[in-house]
Amino acid sequence: MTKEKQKLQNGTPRFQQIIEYIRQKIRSGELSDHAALPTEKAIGELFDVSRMTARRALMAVETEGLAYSRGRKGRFVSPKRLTYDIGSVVSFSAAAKAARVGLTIRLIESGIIRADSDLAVALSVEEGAYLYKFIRLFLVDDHPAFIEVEYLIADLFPGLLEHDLLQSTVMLIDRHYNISAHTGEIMVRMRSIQADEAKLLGLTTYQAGIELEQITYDQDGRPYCYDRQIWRGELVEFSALAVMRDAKK
Amino acid sequence: MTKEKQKLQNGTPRFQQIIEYIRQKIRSGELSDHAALPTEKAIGELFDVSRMTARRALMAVETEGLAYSRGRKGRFVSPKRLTYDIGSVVSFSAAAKAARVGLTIRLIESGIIRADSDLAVALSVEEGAYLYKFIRLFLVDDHPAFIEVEYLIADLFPGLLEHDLLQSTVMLIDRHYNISAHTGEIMVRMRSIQADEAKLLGLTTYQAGIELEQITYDQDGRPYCYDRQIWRGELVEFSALAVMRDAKK
DNA sequence: ATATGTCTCTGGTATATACTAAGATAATTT
DNA sequence: AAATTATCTTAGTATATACCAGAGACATAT
Repeated sequence: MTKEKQKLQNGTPRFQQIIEYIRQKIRSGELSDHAALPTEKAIGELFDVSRMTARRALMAVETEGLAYSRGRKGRFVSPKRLTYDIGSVVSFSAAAKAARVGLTIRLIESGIIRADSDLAVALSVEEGAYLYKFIRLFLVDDHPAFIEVEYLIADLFPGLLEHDLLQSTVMLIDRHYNISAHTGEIMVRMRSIQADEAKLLGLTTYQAGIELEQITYDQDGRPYCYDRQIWRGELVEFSALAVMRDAKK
Repeated sequence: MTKEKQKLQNGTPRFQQIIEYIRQKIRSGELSDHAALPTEKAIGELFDVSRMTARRALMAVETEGLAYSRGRKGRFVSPKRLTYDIGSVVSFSAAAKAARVGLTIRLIESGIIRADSDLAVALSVEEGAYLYKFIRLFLVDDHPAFIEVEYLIADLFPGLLEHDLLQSTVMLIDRHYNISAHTGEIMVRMRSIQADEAKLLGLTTYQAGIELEQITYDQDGRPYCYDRQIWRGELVEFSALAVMRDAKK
């Protein structure tokens, strides 16, 4: 029994047509979140193309963020996007809790380091000043979403490492040190995900992601926290509110 | 005369090592903005790998945004990033002018359409209301940066199409219709670039880019402009200011 | 001087093949 | 029944090959 082969119009490259076929399956909802995509072999047979061509199409869909690979287990449909309001300094953990999203935090690394020149400038401390450094992995519904590297001025938060670090740092500090986030300077950019990051995020290929860089200031306008997040780009969108700043001439 | 072959440590895949080699050349500045990368053939010979493997490495660097392809002319180093302040409604055109960046605007399409349900909601008009629609391509130093699709409520701006559309719309409207941008709702996300967009942006491959969606409101809080930009992700970063919004419990 | 054609270089598409290593599963042994 | 082993499937890596089409250089014919 032979399967119904997919017809191919000529003109557009085959792998493009296959990409569109897969996209369609995902967009239409025929394949729902975390459902398995057809394998390279299956696509090859379905469209009567070589495995390399099938692979190419699947990789493209992966790079787009529509699907993700789990090593040799196969490829799966990426879950829906979260919206992250970068216009308010309420932490993502807090926002996630409010939105009833299943958030898991995994501590990758924690310790004390000394500020290099960049960090010193960002946090308005002297070069060599002591800083807490945390690296944490955030999972949404057990699916890796982003890695956060956070630096806090050590002097301000004695004994910080004794607390439970698997929660919102902003809230932790608010509760135990009476310093609350007042404003934040944020930078958002797309960049390639490095090998070590890809591993933590469960990515097998090296694709682009979204980096979010933030400096948090307290009530008195003093910076106390610098953090950098690298997101799987397909999982998030950022909302903000712009206001008229420059006066009319 | 044979060229000095690049040594390859084993363990890490060859194409990864080649990617790192190319990255290094770009990061170090040995290859400056818009300089030509080694060709597929050259990489193949240099590392003694097949053209397909060389290609793979070059494609990866392209997907990362470090380089871009100009069809069969070769691959070139991507220029440096611009910073776009999304926290203020000053238009990109205006900001670019201030930053002395060589900005070129190309009008792709202009006309009047009727609002579909999404646009009607976004602009608080009735479905079927008349809207101006512009599609424009923005180039920075003659290098394609983003495509903008803009919708404006036709009633508010009679004769808009008669004006020069190769300038900032926000400023044009401010000057001729006495409506000025007061606030804006912005959404930033990473998404894949479609085939038609890729063509305009001079991209031969289908990679991810950054979409910026914005609704602009006037002095009285009424929306008058909806626009959507799709950026080459490697060319831009977005800055914003977050403020404390939620009251402490 | 201006076309015209050719030749080469380039990336773009596509195939066939081969081997590796990690999961999943079925078959076998204990 | 439990543990082990072998087999199958899967993606990951890598090569060699082929043809296509656009762009540029260059020589030739008008």
